[in-house]
Amino acid sequence: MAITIYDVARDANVSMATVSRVINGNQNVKPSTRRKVLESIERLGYRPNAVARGLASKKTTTVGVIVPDISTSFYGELSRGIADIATMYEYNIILSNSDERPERELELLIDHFGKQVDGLIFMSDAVSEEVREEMTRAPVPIVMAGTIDTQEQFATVNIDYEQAAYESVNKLIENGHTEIVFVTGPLSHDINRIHKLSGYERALKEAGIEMKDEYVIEIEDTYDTAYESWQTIKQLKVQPTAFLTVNSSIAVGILNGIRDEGYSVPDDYEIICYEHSNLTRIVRPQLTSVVVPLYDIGAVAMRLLTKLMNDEEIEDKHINLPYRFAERDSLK
Amino acid sequence: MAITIYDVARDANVSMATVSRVINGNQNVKPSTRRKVLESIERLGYRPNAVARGLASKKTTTVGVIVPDISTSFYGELSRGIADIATMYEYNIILSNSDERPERELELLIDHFGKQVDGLIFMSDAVSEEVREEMTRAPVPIVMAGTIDTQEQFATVNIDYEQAAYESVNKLIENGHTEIVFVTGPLSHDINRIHKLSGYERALKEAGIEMKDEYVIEIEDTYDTAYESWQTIKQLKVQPTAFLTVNSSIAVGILNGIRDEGYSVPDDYEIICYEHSNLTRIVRPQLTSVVVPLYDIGAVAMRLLTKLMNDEEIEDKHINLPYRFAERDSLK
DNA sequence: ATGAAAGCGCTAACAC
DNA sequence: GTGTTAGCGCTTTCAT
Repeated sequence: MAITIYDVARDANVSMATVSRVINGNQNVKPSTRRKVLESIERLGYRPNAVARGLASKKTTTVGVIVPDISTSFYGELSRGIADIATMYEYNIILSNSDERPERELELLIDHFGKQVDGLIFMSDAVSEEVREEMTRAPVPIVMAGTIDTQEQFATVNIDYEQAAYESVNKLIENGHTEIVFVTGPLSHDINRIHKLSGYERALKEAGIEMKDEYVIEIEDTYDTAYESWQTIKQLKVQPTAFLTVNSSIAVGILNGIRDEGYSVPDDYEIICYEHSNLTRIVRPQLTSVVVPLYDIGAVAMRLLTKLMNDEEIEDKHINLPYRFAERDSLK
Repeated sequence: MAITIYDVARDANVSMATVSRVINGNQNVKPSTRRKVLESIERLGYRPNAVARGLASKKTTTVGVIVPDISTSFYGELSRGIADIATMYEYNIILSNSDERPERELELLIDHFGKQVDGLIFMSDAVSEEVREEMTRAPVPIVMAGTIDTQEQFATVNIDYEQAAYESVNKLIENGHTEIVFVTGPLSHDINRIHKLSGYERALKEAGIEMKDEYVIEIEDTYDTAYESWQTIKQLKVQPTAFLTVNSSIAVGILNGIRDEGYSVPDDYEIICYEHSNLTRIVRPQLTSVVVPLYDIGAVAMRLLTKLMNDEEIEDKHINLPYRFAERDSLK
């Protein structure tokens, strides 16, 4: 059996309340007593039991993190930002992968609440009604990171994806393009449909360029699918001359498709994409992109959560972080 | 205040012991009683408090995971394997990043033990003495995943990195090379020094090729450092003709260095590397590599941990998984 | 098959 | 400044 606070109390000849005070840095302890207690703790090798503490205090200093897939660079980077700020505020993280499955997300929410997390960071490409409902009943604050809340009901941290798409397409238009393809992951993902696609459309409309349905290429969100999609794209009756893609993996898939058949980027085709990893700098030519500050989004989300957990005043629950363009070689 | 087991007991007109039995699937409950209890649980929306349960039962169904950096593809993939098996056995995961700093690792171990994890998966590139000591005193089982335990003291899951290096270099030798450079991350990392470097040396020795100190290039473990390192390498007095690198990021750094100056792979230089991500398939030419089954290493490590936590018999604490070569275009 | 009661190890009034 | 005591919400003997 492990050493308990009671053992320490007996050893130091004080009550467990005093030991508790020492452990928790309560100032109402005579220095000499404190020293005595600390000594006993040291000698006995006492380690507070966080579970007992959690039960008694109703705070676990643990936050839940629900993420589609931790092994992707997008969510890996986001999670690292979350974790670092969590550490800074002395929270532990319970991390679970949802694989973007609503039933699984629901299970996980319930599971995490059962574990008595003090707060939760939620990430998902599409928030289902059941999930939203469960989150509405949440006993603790929730922040969404890199995740769209169409109802603007929960606290969120993102960038203005719509504006970024708009500006990206404008760069293409300025370079003389009118045949611009938008290559996207599933349009069931709010971020793709509501934000990125909208920005693409707005730019075209404003420039008086006709929107072609066949220029919106919806594929699975992987490098390989993007690579294959080039085979479809090159058979379009009106050949495109430029691309906007929703992430770097897709961009590289298209890029490789183009280059493996002897065409050139940016001479034959220009490409711009959202950047979620250093892949954009690793390929040749390097890709011009919208740098999405994933780490920061995670960090700010976690910071926001700490405020919520402490009932601090929040200016705005919906935070949009700045983004920047990295001008590289896939645009002339 | 949330609904407790006591509220359910009262509502269903049974004792809390019976409710507890129902929750825990204990068979000693009359079906009609069970139904009654289940109904109350449903109606009241009761959710068991895992913290209270943990305190009473001394099991938290939570395992700790200490990882250098979750945002890398190496540890991201490993962690995903761990997480999936954890889910399968109904464990939650407390995930913490150590940044490979021994003091931080030590803190985290203590922290996780304080949270009463039922077991722990530890990942690190170099296990310090203090960390080893703390782990020796651990109150719960520990498994190391993708991590070298020089003392073979703890349970580990890996591949035979030494043999993989040996075979890789042999491929290079078979292709006629004698000037083979080994580009590695910090040699303070046991995996690099004790395993990969040794395999490299063994192959050269066996082939009667002289080992040159300047052919062991030790750099930081990043793409950018590798890219820069090419500038050093090309000034070697005896130019190498082939490379073995300890991971794909480094390989791609070298590859880009070579190609950006107009040389060709595999015509001028051949490259082989350990593969930790799909980067090897994304670059051109695609890289021949040793495919390290990261996901499986994580999964097997977690499975092993479940056995250890259940006091099941283990055949062998030190598991080496098979690996394979992906023959691609960076070798002739 | 069910209930009563004693903890699990700690925090947090409250009293002195 | 320190001690006493009553929980926190469960599990787990031990009775019945």
